[in-house]
Amino acid sequence: MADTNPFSKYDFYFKNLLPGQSIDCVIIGYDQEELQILVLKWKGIDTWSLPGGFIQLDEDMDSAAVRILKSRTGLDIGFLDQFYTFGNKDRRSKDELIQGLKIINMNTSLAQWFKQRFISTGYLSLVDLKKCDPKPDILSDACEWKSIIKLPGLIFDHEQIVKKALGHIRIQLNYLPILISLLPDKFTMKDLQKLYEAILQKQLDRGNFQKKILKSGILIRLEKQLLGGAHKAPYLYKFDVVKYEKFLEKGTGFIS
Amino acid sequence: MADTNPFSKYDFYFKNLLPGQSIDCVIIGYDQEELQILVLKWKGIDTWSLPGGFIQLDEDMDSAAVRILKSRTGLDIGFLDQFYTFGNKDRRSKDELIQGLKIINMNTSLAQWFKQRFISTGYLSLVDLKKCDPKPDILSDACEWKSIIKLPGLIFDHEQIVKKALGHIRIQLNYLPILISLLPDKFTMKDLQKLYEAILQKQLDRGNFQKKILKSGILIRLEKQLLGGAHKAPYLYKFDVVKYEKFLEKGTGFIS
DNA sequence: ACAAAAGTGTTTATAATACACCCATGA
DNA sequence: TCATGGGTGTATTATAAACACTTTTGT
Repeated sequence: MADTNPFSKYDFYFKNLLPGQSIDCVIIGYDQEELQILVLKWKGIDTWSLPGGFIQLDEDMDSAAVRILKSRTGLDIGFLDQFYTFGNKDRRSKDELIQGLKIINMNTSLAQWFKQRFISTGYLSLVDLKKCDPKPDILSDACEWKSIIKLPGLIFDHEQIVKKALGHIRIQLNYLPILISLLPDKFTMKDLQKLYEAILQKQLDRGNFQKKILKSGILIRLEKQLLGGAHKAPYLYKFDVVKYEKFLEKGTGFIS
Repeated sequence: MADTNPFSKYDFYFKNLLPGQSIDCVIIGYDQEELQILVLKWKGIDTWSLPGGFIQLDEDMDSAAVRILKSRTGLDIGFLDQFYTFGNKDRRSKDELIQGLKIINMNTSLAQWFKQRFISTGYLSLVDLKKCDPKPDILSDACEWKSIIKLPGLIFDHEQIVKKALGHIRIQLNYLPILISLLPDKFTMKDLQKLYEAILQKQLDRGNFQKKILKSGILIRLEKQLLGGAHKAPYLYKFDVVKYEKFLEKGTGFIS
């Protein structure tokens, strides 16, 4: 008799995973002057979640996060940082879980897998979304960027995970210019400022911002941008990796 | 036939735990002008480890951390904060594990339990060590405070966990005066300054420190200390909880 | 010529730093 | 009365904030 369950081919894969432990990734990009988050739509229903995955029996947790990031975005690595572990016993609502799993034949061992209690570790990734090629996973039929200011409702505690990730960015921001990884290789000062404003949710003074960034020495000024509007052409900048390393050693603050 | 294994009475208890997931606590106190860490000595051998434990099937991870803290120190709660999750596959060295477990009859299910791969979440706790009553757990025969500057070698990746915890304190320190939880209810300004210096590993200017702390308004000045040396008696201070709450809302920095 | 955006400069306010001064106390 | 540690004050420097001035460019 033919196996009609589309998931049973994954059974072997799931036997090779650490039970009870998952990873959720908050993958953040920047477009249209707003932060964008990569989210998945579950198959068949209007339920959205963060990209996630599990840890193989012989795999470091960090390696699993890198693998999951790559499988959703195609990216080898950008900024990836563990920020918190979520361990409430009821964090995965039973009702939402059953609704989400109705697409799956409930008799499979796969459904049993998903009905476990999971403790989930959150990883924050900042990426240049133009370099990403979003791909859904086996439970989802869409993988899309959504603006952080009009994010759809997320399953389980995933909204809380996003909130914690955003708090983590803001703290890190005072120490590291991590936002560079959200921008393309060349960018204008205005691009960088708008990005900081999107993160900090407040306006920054243009002149002071420019001076502070330039004084830090982490940017290299390039040629002026050719295409332009009816105004003075802005310089393009790129990131000075060597200066940045030195900057880190000092451990001083940055923009607040 | 009598059961001669002293651990078999715990078998039921271990069946009630989430597999693969552990908690390690970095419990920090302050004495002799140095930070002190609570560590356990394994039964029968000269191996030291952080206090740790596991999560019950129906228990939130944070609750488990509170329970573990209480069972080692007797304290209901002070400052307790999750700081990182350690998930390397080889984080618990096989050799060290076997040596540590030789006290246990290897045929017991308990030994099997400990031989799993564990992902461990670290919790940082800051306590007034004079209020603690350290108690060993079932695997250890001593539970002691050790100065951070002459800590014994620790098992597994526990030294790395301590290092990460100390980094976490230093970052938090810029935002919150969390160190108050390390001191007794009443303390002098010098006590507080010495504590900050122990954490930050650098000297602070006495006058400026005093002004900065007083300006923040989180301390209430009490009567002068009676017992003293051949000099002006210092004021005692206590923590102003109400002002502290307001201080938190502003989210501004503190001492650096 | 003008509006718009970019780059730079100036002024003011605030905070950090270094250190000086005086006070209280017990030997 | 003198050494010691405690509390406060002051001058200096560094940083942040507000905003003004000038330049470039397409229309």
